[in-house]
Amino acid sequence: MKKELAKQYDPKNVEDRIYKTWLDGKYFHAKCEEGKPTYTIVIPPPNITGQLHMGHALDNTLQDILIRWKRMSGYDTLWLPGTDHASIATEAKIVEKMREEGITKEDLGRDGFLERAWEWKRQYGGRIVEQLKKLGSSCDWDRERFTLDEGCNKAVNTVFKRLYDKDLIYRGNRMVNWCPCCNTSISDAEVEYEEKDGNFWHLLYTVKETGEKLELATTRPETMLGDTAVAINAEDERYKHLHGCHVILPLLNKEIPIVCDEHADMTKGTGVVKITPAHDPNDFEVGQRNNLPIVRTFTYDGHLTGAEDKRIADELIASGRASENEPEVLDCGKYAGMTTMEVRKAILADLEAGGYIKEIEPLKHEVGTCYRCHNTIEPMVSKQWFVRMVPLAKPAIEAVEKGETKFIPERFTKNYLNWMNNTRDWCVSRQLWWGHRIPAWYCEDCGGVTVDVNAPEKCCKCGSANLTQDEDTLDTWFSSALWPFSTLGWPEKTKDLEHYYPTNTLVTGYDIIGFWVSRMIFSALEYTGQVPFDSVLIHGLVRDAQGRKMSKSLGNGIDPLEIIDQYGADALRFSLATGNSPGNDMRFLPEKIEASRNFANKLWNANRFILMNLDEDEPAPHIPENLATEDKWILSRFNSLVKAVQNSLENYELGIAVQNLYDFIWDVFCDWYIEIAKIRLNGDDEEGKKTARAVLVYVMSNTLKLLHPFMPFITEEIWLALPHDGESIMISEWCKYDEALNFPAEEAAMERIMSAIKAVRNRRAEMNVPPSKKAKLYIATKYIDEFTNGSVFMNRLASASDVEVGAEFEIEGSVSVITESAKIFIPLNELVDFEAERARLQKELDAAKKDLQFVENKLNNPGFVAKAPEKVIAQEREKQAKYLAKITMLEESLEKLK
RNA sequence: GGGAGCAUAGCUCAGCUGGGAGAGCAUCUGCCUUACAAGCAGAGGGUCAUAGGUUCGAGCCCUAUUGUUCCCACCA
Repeated sequence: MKKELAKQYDPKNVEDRIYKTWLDGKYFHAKCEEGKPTYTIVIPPPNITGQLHMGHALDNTLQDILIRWKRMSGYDTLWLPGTDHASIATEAKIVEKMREEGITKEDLGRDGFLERAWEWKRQYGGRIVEQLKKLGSSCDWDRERFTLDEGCNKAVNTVFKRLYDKDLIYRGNRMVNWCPCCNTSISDAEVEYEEKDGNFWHLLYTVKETGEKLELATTRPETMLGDTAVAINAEDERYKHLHGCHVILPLLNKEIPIVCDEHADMTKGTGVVKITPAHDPNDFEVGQRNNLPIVRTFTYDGHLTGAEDKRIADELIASGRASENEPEVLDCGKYAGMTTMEVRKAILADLEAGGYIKEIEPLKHEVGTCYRCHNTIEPMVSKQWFVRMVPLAKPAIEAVEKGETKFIPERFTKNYLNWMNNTRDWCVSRQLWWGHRIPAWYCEDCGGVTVDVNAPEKCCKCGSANLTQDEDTLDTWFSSALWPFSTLGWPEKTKDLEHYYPTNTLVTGYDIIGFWVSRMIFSALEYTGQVPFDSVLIHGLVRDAQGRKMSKSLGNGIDPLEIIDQYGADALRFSLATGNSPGNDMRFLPEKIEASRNFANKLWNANRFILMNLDEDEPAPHIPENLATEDKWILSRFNSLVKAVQNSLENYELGIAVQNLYDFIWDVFCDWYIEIAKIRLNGDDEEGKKTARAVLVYVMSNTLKLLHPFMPFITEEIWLALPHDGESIMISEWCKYDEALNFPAEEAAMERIMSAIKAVRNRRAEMNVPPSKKAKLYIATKYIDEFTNGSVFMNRLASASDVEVGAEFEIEGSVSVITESAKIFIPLNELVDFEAERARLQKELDAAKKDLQFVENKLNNPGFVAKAPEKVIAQEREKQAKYLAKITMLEESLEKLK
């Protein structure tokens, strides 16, 4: 079985080939097996517009680690993949492309546009899926879903109808965030506040009744044409005489009332605030309370309204079809058609000319912008569909408070509850075409609304067949909110739904707890009566080397695919998993990926070494008879590793698990066990060789299993190259802690010898003795058998030419090193500076005495002995004995040097 | 304005329920020792932000302070 393998691991020769064998073997496919515990993860569906970025890479690496671990642990696992239609993002992309061709949405019409959009999806929607495969993701691709597919659409319509029937969804004129650039409403959650420079314009309005000038301040003078009142606080002494009076709105010379409202804060500014119900969320509330007219002055694409806009609105109102709160529209005359920014300038100039501006005070303030295009959003009264949040949020809050769904780390629970407790009604309609069209139909005859899962034949009010479907689509998150159950077949009672729902772990970033996690939880509770998952593993953001967010505009993104191409998917995954703790951001550093690549290479070479030494007919991994001390030691260490990794994984401490693996493989197995095993492998004892080979294969093969979830490709490649049972490591059995592999005595014995070896190496290095210069070692110890037994290790690992072990030695003029269990003489007389040697020993003695002092301080402290746990006290006593032994030996050595 | 995180070696970060501080990279020294120079053997380097407190014992728990990052919030 001697194999010729390259000295360096090349992932390019391995990854794609291995991934194909997994697909061919159908190992990712969840089989709905009876009698097995299930473990389910639904993927956070990436946008079809997206390319794989580091955030995806991290998110999916974590999911794949969990899924692979559970799969090997005997669970019936399902990792359900899919993509999100991302309405605004996708539509914007397609419109952009059309603009290059000189086509508008209107040119194509709704159907034509959708045809294009689906074509685009067919062409590009699969890109990100292929990229996820590159990462090694073991998703059940047979179950891949899309948020806009037929099944999801059925779920969406069903939910919409149920909410409508329960009066949890309603349509009305409310204040929404309007993006004039994307030309659609967006939800509160989609508004991002950015600090911008602005001004406080202090304006003077004339009071009609008294002729006095009333001062008020505004940051948005361009909305003044829509003012329908100014508000003061009823308690405000300064203005009590103005109750019931009016002011003349400048420029329009229109009389508007002074109203008393709690919104006017006496402590702020002059205590007078202008009210624009159509274009400010607070003012809208004030308007509602005071029965003020709502006057819209902006068009939906961000221009000032004109005569035509007014005519259309007036007609609607005259027809009697207008619903509650239908805004009036103002013909803005000379300002009509200007953009909001243009009109600000024009109005300010006119106000200035009229002497209405008292003062301009610069200020920085938070301005709402669109999360997509970052243009300033305009608050606008508009007729939209809203989901009533309060009744839905309540059970979702309780479920999390009861611990039915746990956040990891726990602190994000607060983040979630904060969100849920403060949520306002959710605006779910979007003025877009790419998305789930709202399943509401309006009767042209009676104006009635019919909501149904499928297109109704007649109006539910008057029976007329003259129906038109709502033009709008639903917020993308409306369908994403159903993802954990819509993908399993809901509302049908499918086998998958019964078997895999509720799911177990959701893995996502803290940035979408409000957008997505909270909405899934309340949706799931409302429609399935169960929480959608029991745990939410929250991870942070992957930042660049300087700690900045990776973004397209900064151009500082690192492409995971390039990293995979250069270093391999395993190295990327390992880098992302290592040192990453739940909820915390991480930086992506080039050094780290190199370290990961080096680790893969280390593993490769360890395996290369083992393969070189194996027999043609080497048996499958097993624990042989006649174990040597070092075998028991490594098995015992491996056994502890199993326990540690298991424990870490169960607590979602993936970064700790992978660190444990790294340390064991590199520092324990490679640096010590392999080196020690070489002694028998190169020796003449056939039995010993066989045992060493078997232990090497056993430990390597099983360690690979533990590492497999983190580095799936290389572990598979190596595992298959070693003697093995079964067709793939990914469906092999996970390692279990085994009490029979616990060898504390052998571990202790090996630690004593290793510590002696380290001490000798250290001493030789200090004296600059090259490894080629061997020297005899005399070891004085009470562990004579152990050290006699281990003398071969000293030969090989401590450059010993010969080793003599005894209870006592008298070696004149030699270097000595002292550990807690042995005193070792190295007769390198010609190299020794005895003065320096004495100084060194003295220094060591001082250090040992200090150590002893520290321990004895504790042991002499009555409080410590009385209150500390026995285990801790025993540890301290053990240390005390060790230090005492070391001090005795050091003192003896010093004595002899004198 | 409310809430949360972070502050540990030169750099990037781990440190699980409190028991004498770790890794990778960087630096320095010596090694091509037949698995690996993407390697081996060693070394140096930390008042764990500051000040109090709880405890026999604090990087870890509590309080305050400073710096920093993020989330949420309608401040006209």
